[in-house]
Amino acid sequence: MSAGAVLDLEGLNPVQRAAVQHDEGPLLLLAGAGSGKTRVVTHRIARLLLEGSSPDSVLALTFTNRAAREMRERVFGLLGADDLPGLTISTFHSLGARFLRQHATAVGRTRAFTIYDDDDQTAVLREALNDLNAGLSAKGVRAWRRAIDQAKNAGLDAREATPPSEGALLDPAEVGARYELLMERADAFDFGDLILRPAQILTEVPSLAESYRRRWRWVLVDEFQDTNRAQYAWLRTFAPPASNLFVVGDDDQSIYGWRGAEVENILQFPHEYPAARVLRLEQNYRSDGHILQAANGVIAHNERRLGKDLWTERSEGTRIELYEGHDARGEARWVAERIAGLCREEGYAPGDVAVLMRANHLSLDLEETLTRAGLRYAVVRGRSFYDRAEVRDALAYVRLLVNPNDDVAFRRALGVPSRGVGKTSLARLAEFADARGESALAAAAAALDAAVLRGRARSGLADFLAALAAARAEASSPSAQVRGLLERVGLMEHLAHEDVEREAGEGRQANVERLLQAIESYEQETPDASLAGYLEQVKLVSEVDVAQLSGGAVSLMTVHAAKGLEFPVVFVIGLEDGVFPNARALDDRDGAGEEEERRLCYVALTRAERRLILTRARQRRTFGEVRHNAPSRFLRELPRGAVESRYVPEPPPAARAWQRRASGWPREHDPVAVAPAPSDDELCVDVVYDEFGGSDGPGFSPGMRVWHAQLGAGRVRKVNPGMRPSLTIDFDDVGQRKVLASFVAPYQG
DNA sequence: AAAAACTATTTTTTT
DNA sequence: AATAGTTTTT
Repeated sequence: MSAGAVLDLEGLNPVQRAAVQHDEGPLLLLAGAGSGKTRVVTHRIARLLLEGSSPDSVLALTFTNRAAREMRERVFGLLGADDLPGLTISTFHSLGARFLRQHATAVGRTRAFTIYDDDDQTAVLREALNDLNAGLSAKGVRAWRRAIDQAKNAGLDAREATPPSEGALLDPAEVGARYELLMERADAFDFGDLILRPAQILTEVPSLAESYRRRWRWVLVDEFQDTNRAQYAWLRTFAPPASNLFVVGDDDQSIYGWRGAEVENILQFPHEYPAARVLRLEQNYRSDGHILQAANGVIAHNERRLGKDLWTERSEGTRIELYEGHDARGEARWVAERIAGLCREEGYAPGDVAVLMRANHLSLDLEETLTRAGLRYAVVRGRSFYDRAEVRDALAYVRLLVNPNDDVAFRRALGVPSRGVGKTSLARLAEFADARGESALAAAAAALDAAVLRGRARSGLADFLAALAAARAEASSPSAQVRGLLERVGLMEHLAHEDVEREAGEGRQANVERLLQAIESYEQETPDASLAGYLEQVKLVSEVDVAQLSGGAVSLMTVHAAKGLEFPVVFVIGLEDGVFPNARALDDRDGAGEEEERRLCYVALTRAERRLILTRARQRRTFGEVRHNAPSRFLRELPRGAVESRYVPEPPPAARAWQRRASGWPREHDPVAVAPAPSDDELCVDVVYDEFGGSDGPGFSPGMRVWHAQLGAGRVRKVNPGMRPSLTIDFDDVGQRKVLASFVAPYQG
């Protein structure tokens, strides 16, 4: 290491410094949000290297590629280095993929194996289930996919999966075996394999584990609360209790339980690693006082936690703002205006602002209003681009170039553009290939000889094979090879044709062109560029990882995607029961669901530095149906002192009804009378609490007998709370109707 | 076998 | 509301 660099530890607090300077033996660092844990990890790595440890001996594992990249850059910055060959800072999955490329043959794969994502996995499983004569509904197949995924996350084999209720009659051993056979034939690994297989290999070959153990003298794991059992098992093979394992985490920020993350890993760490030293970072350097109070207040409602309270030396700052829109559009309109106002009047820039939400689709209305308001925004979505049908089609061709046994890609590519090879021909081909124990493409030439197919199907397949062979023979750069193949098979032409037909299309051809350009720029940026390398990047690196945040645009993203980030101004939208907390998550895992949703809310709130603004809509369209959601229960948990004492809810859209009438629209649903907007005086903090922290309706509950003056007697099916609560009632005479609760009275008899 | 018509399902979060 | 998947028609 360059002897010149000196690490400055003066800027660190005593606990941070202790963690950086911790010597040998395991250490658990419980680091609250904004407590400077990345600083600690990067300083520690820098310190180790400065004191003479070889970069080879350091392994840092993160959860996302974004975190890995940030960590790497900060270490380089501290050391004034451009590169540190041998230093491994990587995600679990990237490391797993790298490991498996080296040991592929031990598990029946080649070095060129393909990584299958959820959709690919589902396609394989559909095949597997069909082969077992157990054709299931799409839902059933997906349920099995989840079951296998969960098994692998828990460190089990696919054969040990717990059958989902949709396909409970099937034997998991059979399903799992068939699935794994097809995966092996396709030379593919799923995401779970990237963790599970390395763990299995290292467990079976202790000498190999030993060599890694010797190499990685210093192992650091970030976001330890999000590791699953398989990751933990893998970790233990090369970082056993006696090693220098340094884990950092926060049980309050565990938000991946649905993916198999085990908070237990962090809770049990002191027992599993008895020699472990435990340090806590509780001083927050990110958020103003009110924001921190709000976050602490909400998370305090969780019972299963180690318990910690963040504190700050910062001033209390501005109180948290609340807004209630009439519907999602009203909410969006206000948010856009508020962002514009903060930029105009308080010196914030759009790039300082993030809008966080529970689910991706909640951004739709906002995107529209932001555009209209002339505010630049960037939606940080998981992997939207690569999920487009046409991009996946094009990628299928790329995949076949890299791995000819990739059966999922084969089926996909063969079908687009259509070549006269339909369902029946495909089934025949699959049967033929299966009998030979080969992948479809490997058996295709023989199938042509054996005249398995006739007529158009036969010539279509022959053309397809010829195009692939020609592309392979082409000795050009990877991107040129792909371009050539796509031209040869007429995909571009096909898409151009489709674009014309669809008129209002978003340019499918243009999207594939973008893909080709992405491959080209990958080629230019990467030293040993290969299509295989590109594909791995596509699978493992999401848009979230590469998003240029604060590039001057408002960031729109899910709370999950926002983890680890911070912004001067944070909006959290859609704070309604059923949305955030998400209804499905709530009945998950007996009660654990609500606590995880609350942790998610905690993560959202703690992203904010200076301003925190929470919004909800009284009604929202979901699945094409208007729903009146109660305010999020988390709003009720905000400490009053931290919340702005006044808020002005959006008045009901009386104006719109009037306009409709004026323009001659039918007036069937015009409200007869509309409540006036409440005056400011009515909106002191107590009202905020009643309205926001919402009543659950005026004493009605499902099952209750009620009376309506016009419609007669009935039974309450559903209570729809809100500003003007309504009830869905099964009337004895007229069937199900939705009526305002104020017109209904409880009724005996 | 392909296109058109119909239907069921979705929006929970992601490596 | 939009779409992916399924069935029917050509």
